[in-house]
Amino acid sequence: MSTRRERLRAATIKEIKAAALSQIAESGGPSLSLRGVARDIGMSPAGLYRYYDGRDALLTDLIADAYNALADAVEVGIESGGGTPTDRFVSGVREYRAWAISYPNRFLLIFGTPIPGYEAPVDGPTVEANRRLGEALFRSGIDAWRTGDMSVPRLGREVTDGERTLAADLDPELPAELIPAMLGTWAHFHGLVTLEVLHQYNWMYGDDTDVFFDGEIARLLTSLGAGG
Amino acid sequence: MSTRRERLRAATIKEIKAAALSQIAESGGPSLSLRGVARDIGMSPAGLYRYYDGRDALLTDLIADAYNALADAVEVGIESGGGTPTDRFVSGVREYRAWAISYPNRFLLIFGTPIPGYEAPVDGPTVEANRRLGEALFRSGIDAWRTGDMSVPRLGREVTDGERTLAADLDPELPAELIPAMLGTWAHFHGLVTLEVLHQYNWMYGDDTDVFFDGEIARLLTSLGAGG
DNA sequence: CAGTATATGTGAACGACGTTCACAAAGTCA
DNA sequence: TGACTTTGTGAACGTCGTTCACATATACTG
Repeated sequence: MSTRRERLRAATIKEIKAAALSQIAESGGPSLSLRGVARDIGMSPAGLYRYYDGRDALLTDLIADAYNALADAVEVGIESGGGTPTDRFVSGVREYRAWAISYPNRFLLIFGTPIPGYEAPVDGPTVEANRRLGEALFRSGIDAWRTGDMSVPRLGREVTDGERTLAADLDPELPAELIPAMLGTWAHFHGLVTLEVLHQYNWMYGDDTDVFFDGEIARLLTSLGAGG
Repeated sequence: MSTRRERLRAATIKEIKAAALSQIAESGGPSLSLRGVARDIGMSPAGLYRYYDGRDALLTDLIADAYNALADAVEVGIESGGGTPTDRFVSGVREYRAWAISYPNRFLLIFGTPIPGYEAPVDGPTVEANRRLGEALFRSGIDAWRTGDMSVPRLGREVTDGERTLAADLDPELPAELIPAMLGTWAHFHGLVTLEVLHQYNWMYGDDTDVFFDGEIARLLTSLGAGG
């Protein structure tokens, strides 16, 4: 049950976030201005400090939101990906990209230049959302391995202790070599998405980057040993 | 030949850049302050406007410098990579990573969140440096293909016009499928480097990310059809 | 109900920032 | 020497994040 004040407070926070989000969508995270959102919602700048400790606190909250939104999108993509585990994995990756392109400035909030002086608190909401995202991708990867759609890579080195314990923690039968393979796969499509968000392919593909991305997904799958 | 004034001017610009660079190395690009560099070099803030049109102009210059420094590092890495073309390519990639880790804030200047409101001018110094970087990597990739160390990937789609013309432009015999493969390879190790710079592997590898990166390079090579 | 604590909002102020402008000093060249 | 250009200054403007004393609205307690 919620008192009147609590409802008002929640509504105000929602309003603040909405104003901040529209500012960010418009001109990027770095130019988010507290006085600007105060103006937008018709409040004095000082009043915002009853809701957030300052600009950085507001940004931190928005970063956590963005992280969660991305994780949500990927989870939905995986769940609704139909067919084989590999299909679901690919669907998750596609949602990763789609979300990043839909909200480039929020994506850069997460994976762009960190805000100066900020260190994500351990057990804070951002690392929790990060964990969610990783877990979703790892789960679908493990499923793909279970069906034999993902082959165990030759590492050319020893498996580290951390890799071994994480693998054992995720699934007792999981070969530890799949841990770096999945991390590297994330890095692969993350790189594709990042460079696309930063318009680094425009000189080659203009605004038609879909073809390129689809082809790269196919290449990525074959490199994982998947039939595609 | 250079007059006295020109030498002084060049020295001042150098001093400004050095102060700005040390500020950026310390606390990142976003917190670069014109008044700060003015203080550092013992000049009034307004005086800086005789050398740069403003903060954005200074940043733009530093971005171009960073781009060129990265391209230099990669070129040197490729040239001194010894042995086979694949070895040279790998050496270039390693320099890419080494530079990014040595100068994380400058790396983020290039590939992090763009500064608000800034659009890189066509035929400006940044796109020129970008071209240099791409050319160096493409050249080594082409060499690797020439020796048969890089196999032509199955794309699963038609080659685009842009890919075909660029391939023909680079080398008349070059299969156009290698264009997206090389772009995607760049994205792959760029993703690895980006996530490392953003400390996204620390939870798994702590400060010992070398093992992971080396293994990923091996995986990347096998996926390109290289013997390693 | 009255009265007290708590939550919410305000306006003024501070210091830092980027930027502009009128003006002074120094260098260059006839 | 004198005209002209380059370099540098100090003061000012508007914006920003943030703090603080203060006022008002809401909630809780006897």
